[in-house]
Amino acid sequence: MDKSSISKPSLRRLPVYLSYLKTLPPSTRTISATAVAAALGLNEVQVRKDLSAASSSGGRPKMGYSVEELIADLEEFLGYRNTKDAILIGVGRLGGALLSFTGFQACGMRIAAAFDNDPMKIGTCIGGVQIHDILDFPIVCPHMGAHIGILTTSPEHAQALCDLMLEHGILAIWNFSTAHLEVPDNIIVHNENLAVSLAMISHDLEEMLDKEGGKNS
Amino acid sequence: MDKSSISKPSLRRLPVYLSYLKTLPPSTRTISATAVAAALGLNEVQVRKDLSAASSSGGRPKMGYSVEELIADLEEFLGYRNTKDAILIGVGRLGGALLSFTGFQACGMRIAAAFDNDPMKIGTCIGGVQIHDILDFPIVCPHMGAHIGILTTSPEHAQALCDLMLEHGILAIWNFSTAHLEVPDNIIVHNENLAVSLAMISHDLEEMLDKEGGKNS
DNA sequence: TAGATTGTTAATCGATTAACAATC
DNA sequence: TAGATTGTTAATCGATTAACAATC
Repeated sequence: MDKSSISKPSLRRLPVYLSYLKTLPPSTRTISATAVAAALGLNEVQVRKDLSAASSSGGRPKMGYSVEELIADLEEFLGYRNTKDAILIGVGRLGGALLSFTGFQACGMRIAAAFDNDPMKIGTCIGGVQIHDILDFPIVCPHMGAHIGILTTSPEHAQALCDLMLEHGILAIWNFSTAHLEVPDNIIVHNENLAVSLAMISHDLEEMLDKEGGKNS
Repeated sequence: MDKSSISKPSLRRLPVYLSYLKTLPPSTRTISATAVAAALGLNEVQVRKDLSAASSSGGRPKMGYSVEELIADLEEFLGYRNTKDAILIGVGRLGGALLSFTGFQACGMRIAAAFDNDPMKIGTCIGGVQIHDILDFPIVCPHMGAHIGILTTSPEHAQALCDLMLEHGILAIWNFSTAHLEVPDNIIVHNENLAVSLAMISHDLEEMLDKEGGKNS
């Protein structure tokens, strides 16, 4: 139950377990770590360690875990049950997609306001979120009580807008721009870098094609 | 230069180095691993190891690395210089954002075609990419010579559409849906799960707020 | 009881970091 | 030459996996 002691790789897997558990038919009352591991292609001891770190209820020998309890424990542990307010800067295509994405609610995040500098967008709503003039940020943001700032702008403006957010109460930046952000020690930055993901895929693909090619020669 | 021997964490950092190097003013001819490490908040030995794994040219004592050569080597290693064709299924907000994202080109990926089942979208273009009827997938896809399939649909249809892609020559799936995909051993799946990222942020944030709270009591 | 399953303790594996020799 | 910097070899650290005892 000590949330700070969980390892980073372990924490990454918890939402995966949660979404898998939610796909199970409601008739499935209990599930074993063995079954979860097999379904997701993971080591079963790893699954058990992960679950025991996140779940207070624990499982029972021979029976496994109560699916309902496990879902509740994971949601609780991951903080899905208390709402975290966020603001978003940069309502381009990606920003717009995030604003209209309904899945964040299930994770306990609500985007309270969005900001842009395009007069065509200012004053309109996407996904129920109002788009404000970025110039009004210092006035509007503090009212939102938001700690998370979602940055979906071009890399050129990323650092300046990051600084602006930090000046007005934002503590964690979810950075969708490719820019590297310079922040004080106590500020959280999470980079969502599509180029990194793409590099992983290309690399694996190239390796696979090389291997296949090698086979035939 | 042996691309298969690089570690996964190391590979993840390469695109970060690359984008940092590209932000440097053109007057910067050389740069030391020490400087890169300091700028990105990494260990300098780690940076040196990463660079020596990816760069054939290497650096020179006292001088550092040639920025130009390093950029070229990284682009070469990451496969940014040979075009990889991809197709995309599911032209919702996110799919549309990816179609209009111009940054993929710099990474050597081109989205050759998109597919959806919405008659309003079929026949139109986004970001220069034509949107086809998903029913035509078996006819259209093989002509594209694409190995990468980008999946931006709702989780319910993800597995079926994944299977469809694999039947028509796709070897790597970039999965933006929350569904866990079941695929044969030789197929690459890369999951882009926003819930995972959000969980990391909420967790770090909660930990930080707890710590701050503890200080004051 | 026997067997499936849990949770923990120990062993292995891989990545990071530290120490050091080489070089311009 | 002296010092900054590279690249490598050795030590540390953390995560995964294997072995095992506990339990329903």
